[in-house]
Amino acid sequence: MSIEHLRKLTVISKVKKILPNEILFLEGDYYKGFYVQLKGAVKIFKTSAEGKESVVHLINPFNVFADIPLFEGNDYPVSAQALEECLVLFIPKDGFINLIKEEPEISLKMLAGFAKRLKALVAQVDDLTTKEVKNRLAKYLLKEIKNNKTENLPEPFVKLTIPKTTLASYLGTITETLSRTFKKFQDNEIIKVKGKTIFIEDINKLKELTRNN
Amino acid sequence: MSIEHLRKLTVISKVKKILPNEILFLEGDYYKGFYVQLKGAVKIFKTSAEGKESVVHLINPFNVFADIPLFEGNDYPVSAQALEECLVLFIPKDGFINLIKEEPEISLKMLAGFAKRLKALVAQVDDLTTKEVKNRLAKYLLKEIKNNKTENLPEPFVKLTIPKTTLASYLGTITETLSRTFKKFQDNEIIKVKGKTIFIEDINKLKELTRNN
DNA sequence: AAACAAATCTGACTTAAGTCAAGGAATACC
DNA sequence: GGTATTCCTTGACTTAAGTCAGATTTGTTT
Repeated sequence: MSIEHLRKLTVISKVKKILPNEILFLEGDYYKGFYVQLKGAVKIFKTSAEGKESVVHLINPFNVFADIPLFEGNDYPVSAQALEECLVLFIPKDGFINLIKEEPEISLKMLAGFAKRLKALVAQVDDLTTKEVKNRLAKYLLKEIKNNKTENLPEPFVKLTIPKTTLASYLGTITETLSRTFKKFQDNEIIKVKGKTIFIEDINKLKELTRNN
Repeated sequence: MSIEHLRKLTVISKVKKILPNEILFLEGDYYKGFYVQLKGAVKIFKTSAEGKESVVHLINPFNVFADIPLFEGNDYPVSAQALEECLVLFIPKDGFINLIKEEPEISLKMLAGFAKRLKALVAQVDDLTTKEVKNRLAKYLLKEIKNNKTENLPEPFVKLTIPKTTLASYLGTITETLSRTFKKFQDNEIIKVKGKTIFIEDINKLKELTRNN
């Protein structure tokens, strides 16, 4: 974004500090605006009639979220809860709609963002239908070590900042199955789990798992 | 869209007739432009290393497809094949990008379209992780009778224009399982299958299945 | 540090759905 | 109109992953 756009965005937006476990919004709440994640992690989830939740996104710094209802619907279609202390930028709907009309170029940026996410979601649907939990976990771990830049260390590692229950739901499974998959990976000397930290012993075996079976 | 916009769109676009089973584009092909479906059905799919395909979308008339790479990437990220004889509107990338710069309002329409699809995909991810095949099939049948306006007939019905294999993949399963689910529905007197036509005997039971279990 | 609560792990069992294999429709093609 | 494909169904079996229940670890609070 250009300096000029950013300046205008700053005027209408507001930085907020979010406490661990704080709810940002619930499914069905009246839509007020969207967020840019600055620090910490947020889970985006849906709750079923029986109260079970399924995590559809995990938001990391510099991700934008809850921007879909800007253009579709009046309510939040999902819920959002902080997994740790977070810093977010809140952009109110009305202010942003005005801004986008003044500066049509911003909508091109948004289209690019939407397109990227659509692509990611299509890939996620494909993964869920064709791959098993071990494949999805392998993919997740590889993505994480890429994010935290430990990829090229002799022993890359992932520090989980989220509960394993949440990770399980995000991977489309339950904690028991996730726990067993972690164990299988350890038995096969692919990883070593020390509490919340996962050391990757054999990155090639992980990569192998992301290919097919 | 305004008349003016439609006129400009007509100038750059082209109506094409597509034969049954004709490939519109393959995953990895250089991106040329996107489509608006006018008549017939198209499947959008991904092919795995082993050659198995998973159907990620079924395109019906007036759906837009393959518009994501306009803003993200240079290649088609999926493949598209006609399931029957189709009529499509093809809009080349370059012409459309120019049009959008001339008429920024078009990008707002696109944002709305993207938002709608993002929402649908998030719901699909939720469905795939929390629901079973019977629930997803029930949902599909209900959507179809809503589309074909037989919803309020004494006996609503669905005429499949697509092979059951394709439907199975779209529902995230395989033909055998789909076949068995159809049978279960018949045993429970929810539907009656006559070849390619499915008569809905008990729409309430179907609706019940879309709720939870 | 004790005591509680929450998160995680483990085992035994069940089940939805996939695989493999074979037989029947339906449709397309000479 | 007959033969060949492709599509669909069915049965027997396997397996990944879910359920339930209990144990253990970890983290929090006082």
